[in-house]
Amino acid sequence: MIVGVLVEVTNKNVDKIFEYQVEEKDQAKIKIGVRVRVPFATRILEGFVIEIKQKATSQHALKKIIEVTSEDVILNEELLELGKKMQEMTLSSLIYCYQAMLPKSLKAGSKNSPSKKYVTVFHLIKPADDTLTKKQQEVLSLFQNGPKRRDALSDISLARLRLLVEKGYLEERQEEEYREVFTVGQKEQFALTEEQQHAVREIEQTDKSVFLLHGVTGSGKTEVYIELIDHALKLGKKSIVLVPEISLTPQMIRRFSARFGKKIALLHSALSDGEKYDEWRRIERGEVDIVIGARSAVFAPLKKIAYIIIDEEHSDSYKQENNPRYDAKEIAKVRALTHHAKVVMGSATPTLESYARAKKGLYQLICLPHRVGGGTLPDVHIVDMNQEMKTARGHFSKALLDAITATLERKEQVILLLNRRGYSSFVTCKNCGYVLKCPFCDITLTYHKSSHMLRCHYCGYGTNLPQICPSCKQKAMKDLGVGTEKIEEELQHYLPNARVLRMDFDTTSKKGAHEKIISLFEKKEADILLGTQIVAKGLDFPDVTLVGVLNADTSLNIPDFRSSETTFCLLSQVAGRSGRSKRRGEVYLQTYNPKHYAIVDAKKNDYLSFYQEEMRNRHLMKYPPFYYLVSVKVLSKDENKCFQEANQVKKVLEKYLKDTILLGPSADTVYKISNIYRYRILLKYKYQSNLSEILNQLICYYAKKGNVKVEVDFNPVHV
DNA sequence: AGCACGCCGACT
DNA sequence: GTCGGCGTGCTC
Repeated sequence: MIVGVLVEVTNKNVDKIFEYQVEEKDQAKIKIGVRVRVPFATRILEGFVIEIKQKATSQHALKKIIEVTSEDVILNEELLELGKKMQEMTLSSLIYCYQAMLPKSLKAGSKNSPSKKYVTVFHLIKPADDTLTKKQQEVLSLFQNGPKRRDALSDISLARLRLLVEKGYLEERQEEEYREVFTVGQKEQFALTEEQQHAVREIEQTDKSVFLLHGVTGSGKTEVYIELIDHALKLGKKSIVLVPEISLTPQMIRRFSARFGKKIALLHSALSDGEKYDEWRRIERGEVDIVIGARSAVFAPLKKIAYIIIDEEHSDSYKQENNPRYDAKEIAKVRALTHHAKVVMGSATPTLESYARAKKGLYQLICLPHRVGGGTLPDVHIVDMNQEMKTARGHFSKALLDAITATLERKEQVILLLNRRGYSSFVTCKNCGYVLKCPFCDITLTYHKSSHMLRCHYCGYGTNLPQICPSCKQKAMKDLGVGTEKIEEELQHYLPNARVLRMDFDTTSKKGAHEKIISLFEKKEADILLGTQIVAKGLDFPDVTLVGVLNADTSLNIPDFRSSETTFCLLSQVAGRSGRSKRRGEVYLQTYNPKHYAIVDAKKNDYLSFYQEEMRNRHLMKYPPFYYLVSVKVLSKDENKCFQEANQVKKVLEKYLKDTILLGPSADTVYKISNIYRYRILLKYKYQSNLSEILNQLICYYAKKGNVKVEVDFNPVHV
């Protein structure tokens, strides 16, 4: 017997199948997907068996595998096949792709794969009847809701249970014990609205593979997901629900578990390695109907999938930012195809890419335009900070401060958002808010402290920091930097009686801290929740009637072509936090750009208007969804070499890619990371048949050399 | 990725 | 004369 093995060495030049002989004693254990230990050159390594055959294809003298390390099949055939597709999609090494699919403790290298614990469980296999005693019937009635563990039946003697086993009513089994990762929520009754029912029917009856569910905040997308999943379950089919890491909140888990009970597996970063392993095993053994998790849950080893739900599809968390740089949405589509499943992407503010595809008919567009329970959308006020300069107190306009005071007097709650994205790397005029942009790229210039230069990191254009603002001619150019601490101080000063909770990276980095802050606010032990992006996501507080955004436009200045989209999304989302119950909500957006379409359209809650305006810009500047992007990075410890090779790479690309626009090489956003210099070349194309092949060759070429590395990212989320 | 092999400068 | 620098090439 010969096996094809993929060894766990993550270099492009070893990223192929090596053949080994299997001795008689090991042959019974060999299955596709098992892990083996093999001699490799002068070393001993672990690897996956991905082929079994009788004849070797290689001319080499074959070595023998040393042993089978785990007899459990780790990756099934579907996932092995998916890994190959993923390799083509990302140009990463196959072994990285497979590793990305597995929980950490199943990857090679982590030798201490978690020990399995076994527990005694009794199953009902024949219903009680009158031949039994009262007591025996009573015991069997305990099994109405499914099997029971021995330790949950401690007041019944083992002898009594064993007797029922002997009589054929119960079965005693030893089962793997899993760690408990959540508790089941209270059953809640809900009836779908006409609109939701219609959405469910359309998804079920339309013969398309991808659906875009465009629903305003509070329109009840989750109920639609739950209904779809429930219907599929009745036909014996399972589902995956992907959510951004940040919205895997106890609130949302409660809703799913209330409907589906224990047949749910959860995969998220707060679980320990052991817990992740347990969840993965439960899924793999078919003990789970629904998997809820962040990005990597898209690989959950379920069989017979009906739906892959991607909630908040606009979230950038679905794209992995390190090797393998896969996009969970694309992986979902591939899996959906093999399972004849449907992908349902939901968002109040879909990505332009998805919405454009829906308009083209590639995806089926489904709309939920109304809030459930007739909840009205909040009144949104734009506060022009240019006008407010004189009367503002610290970072608060008079209008916002007054609104906060009034809300607190009514004993209602306030959420304040400090939009920190892209902070202090850009320069703005303190007088008029003017921001310097690249004349060639329509991208905010990035300020480099060390050289006092402003640079475009798309094309490399550079200019000195002007002393005088080109717009208002005042000497007020300044780089910005404000933290939540500062805002908290100001609040204490202007509203000394307000109880403020601060939620940002500092206060939530400890495990459970995030939940603690939320529950304090939920219990109304604070009046104001102040935080960064994190306060905008999916939280539902009925007593919040005022949301204030202190600086709505800072995210407009991120040097990224998606900055308007990011801003629109963020503002739409925070606005949706206000007035979730009967009381009408209010939103204040403080900005220096009161006329910007991302802000105006967020105020009007007008996605379509934003979409059209932004599509015009994307078209003009040749960005997605009109062009595809690829970022090619060249990394080296040697600054000169890095620059030279980056130019060399560009020459090669220019030579072989005829219909592709090449920008750069320019210094990467972060020019040096741990002493490794980075240049980037950006590719824009509509169609390029030989692109993957050329890029793959470049990666392989540099992988051999060692001192220079090339990294490729298809459809990067942050440019 | 590792690890060996191989061909040139300053040391007991 | 040798010890060791890291460029190049290979791993079934």
